[in-house]
Amino acid sequence: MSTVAALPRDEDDLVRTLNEWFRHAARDLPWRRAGFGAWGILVSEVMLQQTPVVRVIPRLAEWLERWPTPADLAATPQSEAIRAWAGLGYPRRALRLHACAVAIAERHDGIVPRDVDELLALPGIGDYTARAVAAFAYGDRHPVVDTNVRRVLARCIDGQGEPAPPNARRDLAAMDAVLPHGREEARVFNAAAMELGAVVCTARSPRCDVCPVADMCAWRAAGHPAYLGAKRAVQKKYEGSDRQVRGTLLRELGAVHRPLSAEELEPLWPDAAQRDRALAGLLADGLAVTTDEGYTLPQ
DNA sequence: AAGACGGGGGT
DNA sequence: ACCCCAGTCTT
Repeated sequence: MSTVAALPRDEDDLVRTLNEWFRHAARDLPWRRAGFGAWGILVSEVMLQQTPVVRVIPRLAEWLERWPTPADLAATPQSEAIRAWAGLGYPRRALRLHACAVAIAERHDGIVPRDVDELLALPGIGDYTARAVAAFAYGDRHPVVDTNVRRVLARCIDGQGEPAPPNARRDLAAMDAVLPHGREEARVFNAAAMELGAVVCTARSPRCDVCPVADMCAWRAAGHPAYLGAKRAVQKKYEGSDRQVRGTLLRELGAVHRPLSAEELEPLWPDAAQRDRALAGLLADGLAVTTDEGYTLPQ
């Protein structure tokens, strides 16, 4: 025996510590409960695309009670999915989730696919969601990288206060490099890294005082240096934006349960040019359709 | 690579 | 006011 026993690598230490922390500190979220089901996981992940956890929880329960399987949603008019999405934001997701249900019902015998490439081929399922479903619903080992994970890796591993702009190939490789090889450990670590970013290693004011991996954090070790990279573009104001107009029109189209004429749309937004632009956008997205009676939600 | 796409809550 | 949120798709 010529070699000394290898000391635990930093990654192993990180995994062990974070997973142990997760096992007792994790929030009790619905989609983490045993037997939640792949369809429920998929719906939750789509809802969680840019909508905060606390707002998703009650709406997810409504959806799954109403549409317990992909076939149930697939058999429903698109208009009902759009109405049931109200308030969650980015309503195109409702349309894509409906299309996703149709695709699963027709092409996958009503079973949520397990293969990442098959998941990626579904409407509204991108790099994050495909791997989240494969990892959390089926327990397979895939790097799951969301905004929380990117921030945790940037700080803990790279010593940067903020992640670089998203790059799927690079981000997935970075997570894969620290992901343990065992399926169960990998599944837990994906969730644990996300959880750390969501409740401890937060974007605005990280709670390093309660962080379980503070003593192995490269950013902390470096003295919390300020982020030197390019700032993210400031997002446009929502008040008065085209987005607000779209939301206003769509909400009304869903509320009245009948087609609305162009004249009936006028009082909803005084600026005609902006109103027309928003309406055209809704039509282009398939969130609204034109009939002989006027504008309405798609069937 | 950059921009569009909701809407609410925290700071 | 500004930032952020378990992103995806299009150009």
